Amino acid sequence: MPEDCKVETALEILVGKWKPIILYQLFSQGTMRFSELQKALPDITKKMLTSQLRELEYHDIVHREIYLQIPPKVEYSITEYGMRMAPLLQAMNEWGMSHIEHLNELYGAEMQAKR
Amino acid sequence: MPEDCKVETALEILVGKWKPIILYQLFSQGTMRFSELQKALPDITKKMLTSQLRELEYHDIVHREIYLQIPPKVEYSITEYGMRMAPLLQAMNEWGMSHIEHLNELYGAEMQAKR
DNA sequence: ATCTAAGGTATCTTTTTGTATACTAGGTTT
DNA sequence: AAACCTAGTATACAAAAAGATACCTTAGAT
Repeated sequence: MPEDCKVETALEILVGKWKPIILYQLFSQGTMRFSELQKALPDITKKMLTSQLRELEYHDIVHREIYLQIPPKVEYSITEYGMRMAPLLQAMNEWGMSHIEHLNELYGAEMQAKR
Repeated sequence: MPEDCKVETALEILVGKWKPIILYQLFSQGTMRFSELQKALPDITKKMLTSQLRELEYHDIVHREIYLQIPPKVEYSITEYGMRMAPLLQAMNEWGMSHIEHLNELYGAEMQAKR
């Protein structure tokens, strides 16, 4: 029965134009400040960065640590629970890489993946 | 390096409001006609069903078989290549189910997953 | 007095997604 | 002759997501 299909739940937390790269950064760098994330993702606006981080925080994937200082300091990191997502992300990453190859075989190497 | 992160490629083919359920149907039912898919997904419009199927077809996940009859008959099925996605979909499904549980523990069982 | 730093909000506009409704084709049924 | 069937397409519209830009806070340095 379709109600048992929870693929969408996984998608829900991953979808959003920037979430995968944000997670990639946090997984590989460990703890990062807001401004460090901004530097790593030059094209993201503060608004987007904030909203994506808040969604990830809601889902207990990302932890937000606020230091009461001036100027402000806020650090983001993957939660312990979030770490459990690593194998899934890796599986998706691997599938993604092989799919790009597959598309190249089908349509030629000059083409980019598109929908 | 972020360019090596291909999670988004996997997302690309799964994103679209109806793709996961369409795939679920085709994986579990095998071959289905356009109208059967419509019956299984009562709230989808023809336009959406068509566009989602075409995207999946482009990615070589779904095969479209046209019978030159009147009234028309078109059958959809998962390609052999598409079958290779099954483990990933299952992994996502399982993660999704456990994540719903986790959210329930955090926020209480009455709440739905949200972003 | 003014400027800077850091981590945001508030507003507004644009782009992307999704929905609603009507229409098509040619043969079959009423 | 009119209506129905299937698998769509065309057009118009609404809603959601993303982007651009301006503004806020507060302590210390200039």
